Amino acid sequence: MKLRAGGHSIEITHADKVLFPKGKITKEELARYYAKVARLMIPLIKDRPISMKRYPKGIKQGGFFQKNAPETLPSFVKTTSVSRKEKGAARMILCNNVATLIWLANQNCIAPHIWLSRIDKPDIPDRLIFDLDPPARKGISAVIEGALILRQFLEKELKLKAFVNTTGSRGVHVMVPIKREYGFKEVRAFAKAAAEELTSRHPKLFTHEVRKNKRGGKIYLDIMRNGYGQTVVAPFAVRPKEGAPIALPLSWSQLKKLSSADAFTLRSFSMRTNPWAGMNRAVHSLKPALKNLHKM
DNA sequence: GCGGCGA
DNA sequence: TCGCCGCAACGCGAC
DNA sequence: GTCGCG
Ligand SMILES: [Mn+2]
Ligand SMILES: [Mn+2]
Repeated sequence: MKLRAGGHSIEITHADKVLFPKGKITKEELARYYAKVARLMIPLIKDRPISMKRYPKGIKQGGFFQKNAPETLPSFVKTTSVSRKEKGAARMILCNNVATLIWLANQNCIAPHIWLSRIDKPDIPDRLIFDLDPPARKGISAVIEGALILRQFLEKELKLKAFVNTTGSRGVHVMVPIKREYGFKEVRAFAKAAAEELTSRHPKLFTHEVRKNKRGGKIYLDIMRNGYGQTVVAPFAVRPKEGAPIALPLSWSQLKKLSSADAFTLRSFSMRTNPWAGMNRAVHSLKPALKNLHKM
């Protein structure tokens, strides 16, 4: 079958192939979901290199990350050349239009992952992420509490603006749009200092220990995604888990009412206003934040 | 999903 | 002509 | 240098 979108017709092969056994969610349903969310999703992922997390045989069989763009692509799929530093260059896909998003679904790309920088300044991130990873047996309420504390800290004390999304797994992501004036190393150092300050204030809630067996049942404040060439799951992406949970942007008041981190799915999603719509205009400089953080 | 490669 | 295979990579800190 | 981590 074919899907028509953005002035293109995209072939969906094996449309009835079941990618998510529970609930028999097919490739066609995945493609239609992405067609539906494209208007909200594209502005948030435009001009960022993507890695594809693909599952040609469904989520029960393993999947793989694909970073390099295939040699031959439809003309509507845009690509960019990125430096791999010492190891030359690589061509990567940009998901800049709805047709590309649907084409990715046909490639069995369940979850696009994006860079935290844009192609015109790949070394300079315009987003900073805090990844809140709770231990296996910790309720959602602690994660919500942690995210709200982090938000309060970022916005009230560091004068930044914070956005939150579910991950479709157990934790949440807190995303901070930043002015493009520092490289990844400096931004990560800032994130680390912030994570350490929060851990010292709330030692029973947070940890920044990389080692799992040293986390003591606390929420891991993971800042290591803030690096060159690192990726994070795209907002609105579907996760390769039974039920097809999605990484859904929420308002802070929606977060307070969240019942579980995988509460929203490809099927339960309904069109609404985008809580992240203002992200691209909510950019703040890290400069005053750095100054304030240093005084603590 | 698809190209490459060894049989 | 087939079946099989690969399809990312980075940085930090602990050892 | 290698391993755990995501
Ligand atoms: Mn996480
Ligand atoms: Mn993490």
